Amino acid sequence: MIDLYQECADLVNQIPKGMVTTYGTVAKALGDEIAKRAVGVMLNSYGPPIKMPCHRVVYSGGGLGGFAYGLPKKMEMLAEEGVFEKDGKIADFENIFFDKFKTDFPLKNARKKQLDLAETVTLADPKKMPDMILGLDASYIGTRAFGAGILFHISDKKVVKTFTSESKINWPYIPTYLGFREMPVFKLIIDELGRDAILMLDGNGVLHPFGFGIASHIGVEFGMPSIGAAKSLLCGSVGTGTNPPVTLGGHTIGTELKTSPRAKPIYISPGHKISMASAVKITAKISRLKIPEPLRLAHMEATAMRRSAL
DNA sequence: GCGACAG
DNA sequence: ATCTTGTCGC
Ligand SMILES: [Mg+2]
Repeated sequence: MIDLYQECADLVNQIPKGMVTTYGTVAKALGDEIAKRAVGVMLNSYGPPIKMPCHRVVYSGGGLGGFAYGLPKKMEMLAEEGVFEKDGKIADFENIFFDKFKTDFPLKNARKKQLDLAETVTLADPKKMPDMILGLDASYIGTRAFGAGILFHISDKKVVKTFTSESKINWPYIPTYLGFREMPVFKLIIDELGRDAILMLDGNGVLHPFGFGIASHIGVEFGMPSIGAAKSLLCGSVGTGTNPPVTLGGHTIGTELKTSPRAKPIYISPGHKISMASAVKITAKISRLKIPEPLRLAHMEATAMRRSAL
């Protein structure tokens, strides 16, 4: 997949001296305004030394925004280019606002890919349901990703194998595009821990505005059954009763599951090659605390690996 | 200050 | 996701 950090850098380099743009405008040039916070995250990762005019990106309200070297430095750099601020706002903002980016909108392509691949998702149970779950999770230090996989036997409720690996990611976290960020982190782990398992991801399956959350993404990519288990609700509304359905546009796309008496519920959805009923049943079976055991352990492993990597 | 969109 | 000590309750 494309390097979004590079795409963002290429855009920022187009902002002329003496002009400014906003985080949201850069995000729109990337192809989706939802990435505006991610633009800030990416700008903050360039350097030191900063090789592009990050100081020319400001808040849409005219405020200065943030800067890795401190706001006084940002103000000074802008002043050198004839851009000034008064009362904490960019002066003459409307007239020095730049948005004529040359771009091929990479996020629009990514969205199209999601929509195309979503067509290939099947929610029928496999002929032979694996008795193994492969829980996957990741922890981060900037663009360094620490991934962990826990191979967990469903009937025995026992860990069979554990595997961790470090990799570099080239996508920031962008809501509804999570699969693109974590895909490379899990590839090595899935290849190592084998293919006869149901994948379980920390995030959603079809419980997604475009029916293609990370569990669907990873499931389709590897042609394996997958389940998504999210700690909070991404979209849709929750129904009533025990294990209430999560619906969106009249369709049931997930299930709210109370895995532990006092804890907040989690949100289960099939990712690929599995039914909603099986996804919920299996998740309930392998849950002792709030987070399903394979995911809870994968999270702990990934966190431990990150802490030992300092 | 409110609202707030997985990780 | 990350930044982070102690404390309360079961
Ligand atoms: Mg995670």
